[in-house]
Amino acid sequence: MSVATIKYYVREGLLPAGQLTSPNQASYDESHVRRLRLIRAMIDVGGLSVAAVREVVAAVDDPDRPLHEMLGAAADYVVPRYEGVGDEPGDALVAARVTVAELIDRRGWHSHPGSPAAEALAVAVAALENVGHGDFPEAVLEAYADAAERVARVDVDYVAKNVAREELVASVVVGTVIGDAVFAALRRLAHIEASKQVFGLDR
Amino acid sequence: MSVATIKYYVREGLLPAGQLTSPNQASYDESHVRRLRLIRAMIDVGGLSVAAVREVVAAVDDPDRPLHEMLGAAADYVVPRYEGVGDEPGDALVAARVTVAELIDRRGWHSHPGSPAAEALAVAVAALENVGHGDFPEAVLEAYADAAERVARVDVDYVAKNVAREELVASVVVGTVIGDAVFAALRRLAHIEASKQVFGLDR
DNA sequence: CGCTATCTGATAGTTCCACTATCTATGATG
DNA sequence: CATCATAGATAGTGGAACTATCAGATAGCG
Repeated sequence: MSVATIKYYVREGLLPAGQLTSPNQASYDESHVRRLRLIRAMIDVGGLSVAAVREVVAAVDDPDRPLHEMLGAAADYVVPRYEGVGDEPGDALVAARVTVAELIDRRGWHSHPGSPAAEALAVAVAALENVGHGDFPEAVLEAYADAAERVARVDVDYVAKNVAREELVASVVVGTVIGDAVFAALRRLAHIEASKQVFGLDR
Repeated sequence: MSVATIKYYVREGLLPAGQLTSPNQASYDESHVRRLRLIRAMIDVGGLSVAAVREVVAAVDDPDRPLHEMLGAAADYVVPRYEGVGDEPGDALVAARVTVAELIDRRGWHSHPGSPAAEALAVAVAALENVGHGDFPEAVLEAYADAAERVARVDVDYVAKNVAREELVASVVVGTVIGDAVFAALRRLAHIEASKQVFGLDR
């Protein structure tokens, strides 16, 4: 990383400035390096924008944020918008919201629909519908939810091992953002395997 | 979507041009609208770049691509690069590749390490290591892999229902790209639930 | 038939983002 | 003490994804 880039991150509020020891000399310590690694992981692996990382580190640095907000902070900024194509102004999205609300209810989850995560799910489901896969939810959503619950449980257990709050918060962020990347890659590997079993070698 | 944007997609090779009926008139049919929905879903929900979408539709349109390459095409272009921070030129990455190779071996998966998916996983694991979560793999990787296998199985079963090759290929792409978004959102919802159970309401 | 609104294809511009380069003042270092 | 490096500030660069403008042509209306 170039010095110029680091200064850019300082300007953007991702990284605290070094301790000034003289007008042209500042000292940086291990915490700066750690933060820098976190930033790079978020940007490179998690695919977050600089603006998103700023929100996340603001949450990490604020000792008053409740944990559930932390859990949100990382993920809420990866989520994109989706508009649909053509004249259906959002019929699919409206329907998808209902599907999601039903799922949340059926699972006994306590997040109220309308939360960023629920909305993100609705957006993705609506996109599937618009693309001709309206049967996706009934076909696989439950299995997905099962797997997600499983993954979430080990995530939270893993995270809970870090007692110090600062550690906890950082691992939550890392787990949320990079965990997505880990799972996506694993899913790909498993796809290859499963398709080999179902379809054989060719086709 | 503006006309200008659609023309831009045509220029970029994401969308076939309309059938020219006169020098200043072209006709577009349902297939163009379908393709357009697919493009928007990839870009907005899947987070793919225009260049990545071009690769994907090239694969979709080529009847000679084997299915396993299709499975790759969509996912391989979502994957980012990761360099690490500072002087460790890639120790973590080297170690992560070994971890991943062992996992693949242990699972009896047939994808050779070095495949894009395996490399993506290694990159993500290396990022975790660099950020101070080197214990993540042993703590949760197996559970992740279990969940990924489960998800992949229902994915492939779902996809296999589409007999026509064109349909099959499109659903593979959709399932890969948008499925990631669906699962990520579900994981977030499940996180909220699990953390409520483990940590209680506050902290 | 004439006129104007609309469409096509081509080209050039715009906006945003993530950096990167340059500049000045100042202090570190051999 | 001469040179080199660094802080901070500001301006510039390059790429990505559009977006606006223009010329040529014609569809459709009166």
